[in-house]
Amino acid sequence: MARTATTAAAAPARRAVGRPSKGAIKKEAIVAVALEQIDKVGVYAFSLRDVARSLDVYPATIYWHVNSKDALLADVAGAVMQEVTPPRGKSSWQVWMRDLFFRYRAAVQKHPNVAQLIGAQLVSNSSLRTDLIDGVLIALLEAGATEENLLEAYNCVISSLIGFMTMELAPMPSEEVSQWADALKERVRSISPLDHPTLARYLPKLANKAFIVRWQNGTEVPLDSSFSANVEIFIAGLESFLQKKTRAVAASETRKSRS
Amino acid sequence: MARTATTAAAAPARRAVGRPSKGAIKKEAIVAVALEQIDKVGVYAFSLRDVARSLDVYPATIYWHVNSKDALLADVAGAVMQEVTPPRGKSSWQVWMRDLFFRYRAAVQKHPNVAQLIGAQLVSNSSLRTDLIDGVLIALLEAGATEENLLEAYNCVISSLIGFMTMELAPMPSEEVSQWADALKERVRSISPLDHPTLARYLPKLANKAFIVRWQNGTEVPLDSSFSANVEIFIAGLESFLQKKTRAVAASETRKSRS
DNA sequence: ACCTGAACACCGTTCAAGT
DNA sequence: ACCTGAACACCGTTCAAGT
Repeated sequence: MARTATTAAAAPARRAVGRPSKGAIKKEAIVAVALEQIDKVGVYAFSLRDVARSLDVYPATIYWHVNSKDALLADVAGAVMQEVTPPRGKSSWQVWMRDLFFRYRAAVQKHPNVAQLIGAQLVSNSSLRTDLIDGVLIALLEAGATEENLLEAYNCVISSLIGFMTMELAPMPSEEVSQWADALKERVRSISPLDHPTLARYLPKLANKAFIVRWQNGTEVPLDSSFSANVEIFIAGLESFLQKKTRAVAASETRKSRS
Repeated sequence: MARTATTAAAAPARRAVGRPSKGAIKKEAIVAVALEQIDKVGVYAFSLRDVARSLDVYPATIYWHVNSKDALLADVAGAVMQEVTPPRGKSSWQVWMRDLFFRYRAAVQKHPNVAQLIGAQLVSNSSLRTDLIDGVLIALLEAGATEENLLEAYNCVISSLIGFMTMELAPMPSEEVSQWADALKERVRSISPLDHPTLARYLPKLANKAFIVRWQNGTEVPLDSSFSANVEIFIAGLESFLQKKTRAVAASETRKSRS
């Protein structure tokens, strides 16, 4: 039953080094290997037993270092989130926020399969990147957010930040992508101009570049211009939103929320 | 083993009518049961074998009606997406779009666990709701979109529409939520006012109501005001985005946003 | 056309026991 | 403190065979 693994020869060699530093190292190593695996096979096919195999240990060993598969996934997401928060600079809040969006995109483009982890499963988890939250709040206050609308504005920043990339990098239906792509292409071509004149006219322009009518995701067909548009739309909308609330007070101009 | 199902009485009765439509019926039943299961246990714990058990058939039976687990999940997502697209009315594009957003929210609030399915896994799949795409395109053209920016605007609509709800209804780390919640609460309280004065001041206002710093999701603590803000921010931002491109043409404009 | 029965190759997680 | 070895209770999927 337990056939000696083909990779079994490599592991004892590494163990022969005899480092005592294993404890601290191991946790990081597990997260690193997990990230590697997720990059390779996706979060869906990812398994704890695979990372155990990669490290030449028994599956149970993983459980000494990590509480559960979910906890490990949370750590992986946290690792990718590192360094996305831009440093506080002298720049305007708009510049800082644009920077934030593009940094997040760059980070998650390096590990596309982690995007769905961050977006759909554990946005609100352990890592609790205080620097990110702090930075967003500072930017929003600078933008004129008040006690009444800070919460709403913050939530909109986070969802805009993460929402687009979650969708851009959402995995396509795994198996038989090519045949599925052909079917979708066919459906795109067979839209009746009588029933849907607008659709029939513009769908060719959207094909494989727009959500719902694409057969490759952002790793193969990046949606650069749409992402930029999203950033600009959000910032412009945010300006409008924050000014609307303070419009009544704007005459007296008592807005000095200095901390 | 194969106990006669409680619902088994209904099915043969329908077959006795002599319809060849049994195939079509079963497929719908499978999707219905799958949706039920996902509502109950979540998409993570959802299993094909469970739906087989619910229908009192062997697991292999499911595979006669559906190609794979993924395909079934796609059908479930499609079922929830039904009827979110507002009918074309005489109203302005802003009103139609607001309606679209709130209809989507209502639909997905009825089946919160499906939100992550739609958002992160198979947005661009089989169902291909032509009415949704058509409606969005018509609204955008009415809003002044051109051949140059229609694609970008469309993608931003879809990602804004789906992104927020994906995050609002993202499942919390399953096990031991209460103890995990306490840990998060503790961390929220222990923010150093010296290192992060802004954070320390405003975090209590965000606690359990904001992404990343909440311990209950949208099913328990709905983010109503934040969602509304998101809709208004997006529409305002979209107006700005579309007008920017046509500003050269718009010497005479009357931007009174009637609702 | 539709379903059974059984098998295959996996999972995550737990736990005594070793060192 | 860290890991082994084995077990438990599951999975999704395939496939011959039945009716």
